[in-house]
Amino acid sequence: MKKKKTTIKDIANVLNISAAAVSKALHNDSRISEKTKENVRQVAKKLQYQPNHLASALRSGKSNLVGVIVPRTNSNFFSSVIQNIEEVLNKKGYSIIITQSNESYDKECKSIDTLLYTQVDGIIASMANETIDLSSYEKIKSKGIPLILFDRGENDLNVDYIGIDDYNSSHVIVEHLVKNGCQRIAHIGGYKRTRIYNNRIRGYVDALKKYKLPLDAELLTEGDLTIEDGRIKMRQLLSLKTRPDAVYVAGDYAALGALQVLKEHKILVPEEISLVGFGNEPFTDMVTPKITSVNQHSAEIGKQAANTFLKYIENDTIEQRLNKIILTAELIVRDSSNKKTSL
Amino acid sequence: MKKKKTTIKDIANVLNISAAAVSKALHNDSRISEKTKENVRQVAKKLQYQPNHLASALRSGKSNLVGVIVPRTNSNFFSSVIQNIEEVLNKKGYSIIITQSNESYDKECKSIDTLLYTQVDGIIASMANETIDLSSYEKIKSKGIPLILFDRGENDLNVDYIGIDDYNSSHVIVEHLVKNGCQRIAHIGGYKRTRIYNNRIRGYVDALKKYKLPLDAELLTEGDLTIEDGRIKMRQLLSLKTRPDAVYVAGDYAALGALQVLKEHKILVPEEISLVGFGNEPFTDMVTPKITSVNQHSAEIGKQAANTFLKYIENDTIEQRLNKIILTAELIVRDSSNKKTSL
DNA sequence: TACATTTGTTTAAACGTTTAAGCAAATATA
DNA sequence: TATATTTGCTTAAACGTTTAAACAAATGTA
Repeated sequence: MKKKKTTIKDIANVLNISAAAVSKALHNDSRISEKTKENVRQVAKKLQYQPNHLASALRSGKSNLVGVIVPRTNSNFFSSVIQNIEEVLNKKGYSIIITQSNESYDKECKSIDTLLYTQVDGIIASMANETIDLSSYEKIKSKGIPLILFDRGENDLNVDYIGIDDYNSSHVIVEHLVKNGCQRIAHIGGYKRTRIYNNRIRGYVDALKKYKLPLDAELLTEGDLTIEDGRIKMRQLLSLKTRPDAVYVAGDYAALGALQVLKEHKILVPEEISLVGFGNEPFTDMVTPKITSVNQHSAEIGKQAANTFLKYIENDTIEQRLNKIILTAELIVRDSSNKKTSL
Repeated sequence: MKKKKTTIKDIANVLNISAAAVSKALHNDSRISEKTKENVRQVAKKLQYQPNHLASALRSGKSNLVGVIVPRTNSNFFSSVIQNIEEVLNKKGYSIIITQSNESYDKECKSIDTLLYTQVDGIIASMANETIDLSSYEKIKSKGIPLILFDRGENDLNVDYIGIDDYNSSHVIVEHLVKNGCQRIAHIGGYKRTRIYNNRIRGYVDALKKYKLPLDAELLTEGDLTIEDGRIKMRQLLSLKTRPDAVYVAGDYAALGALQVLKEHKILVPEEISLVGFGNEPFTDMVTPKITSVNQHSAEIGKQAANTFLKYIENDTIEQRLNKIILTAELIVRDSSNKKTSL
């Protein structure tokens, strides 16, 4: 037995006024008398009236919903970004719909379809690792709703992007390792096709050149940066005839896997091999030794992304162009790379 | 310049048929000829037609959207539950909307309002720590849409619940500690007002009685189980005149905080003090020593929650009653409590 | 007093679908 | 051949809002 939901008409009937008057009263229209407004509010409360979003969004062409697409939510980075997006948007009357791509291109396409289908007013997204074909994202643009990318972006889409300076971060990391006496620095990288990982790789390569360090092909790997990937790549590095004395891993999870392998092999970190991760996930501060990592300013990224969306809504502009907001990342030096203070 | 979105009418105009025919063709109605269907599909693709969810949901009274409310997404437990809910529901044509309460009662109420406003077909939720007043949840019930609770539930709502046997889990933990020779077992618990934490506390107390162990008020504490809470409570325990020889923490994050303090005090784990957490968060397996914990079967909980929702939809039943699915939790013994194999 | 403006409301159309009911043409059944 | 059934579509109403337009009554202005 379905319970009947209260509509604007029910309120109108009780008060013997038109549905339009009720609608206006609820929206505090200046042409409705204070008395009627008060009556409407009272009856609405008594009947437990809940506006029907479907109807109002359909009529007004605005859903007040913003879609957020992330590769996954169970990383501190993404969940912090989401939390900040939500905080900013809620204040302006928007709610967010979170979807996870699970790093899968197919799932991402489905998420986009679901969001468009739900008639969101905008989409804020970080792309899946797998994603190369951008047609799905082009579809968003072709619908004329604002698209804002963060962290994992793509220049070719010509939309707003908020992220950190990956290229430069690699420089900072390499510089830090060099200052700590490292000479043979390996890089466990992400897939080059993902822009941010490509930038970290380029930064690594160029920084090595700058410090006149050996650029050895066997010291540079690509992968999906899961814990398991980190373990595999670390084992590979350990099996080299000349081992590296430092490993810069492009993601914290993989860095953790690498650390596990190092510990299993009873290799002292940082004395024998220094380790640096990326992302500043909370666990980098929990393990022994604590892992040096890069703070990606998740909160700031979330806020900027939300504000960028709002900018489009407020200005009613729809023309989007490549517009990058690049934040400087911050190296958090911890035990795993700090030879002076460790032990 | 807003781009015009393609509607069913645009397709109808191109083919010189009625909008109704197009709608039926798209739904593969048996009364529409194969030829027309094919035409419709082609034109739809050419015009990049995307159905308008608002309109169809409004008309049909079904949004095919399910709301999921969790305290936070950045824990492995919740994100795994979500992932499994999504997997099951997607197959049946439902999408999910994830909202976080951030453990705040206010935020939870707002989330519920947003979801009801969005006209979701059902809500799957785990309650915030703060939540005592259930009126917000009663509102969901009063709208006649299925409500399914998991992990953090509440009997008084008389709805379906999926969770683990917290009371019994405490027994299993205490038993394990006793077998490892512990005599003075402390419990860093969650707030008693939250049912699951209350059950863990009751289980702890009853298990102590069963094994004729001292039930000392100073060994039992309540808190929000954050890392910081774990640190504070552990320091308190260490300052007692007779320290415990084992600490059972009702959450992994607090267990981690406790471990940090133990290490800072150079106390050997498990030799001097054994430690057990709850939740089997991935980091329990990453830190040194690895923390013994309880696997909460997140995947199974997610699947069961989704299937419970589907049951209501398929049977078109709306009458809900208290119906608990209780899974047996699994103790994962690791170094932090295993005196025999550690070192 | 006559006209203009403001106030408070109603009417009706619209948003993009779905769907019950209707109907003509084609096909089957007797 | 007459009637029943099936096929393939159309018409029109409905879902719950919002909003432009209209309008009567009240108030202001000359």
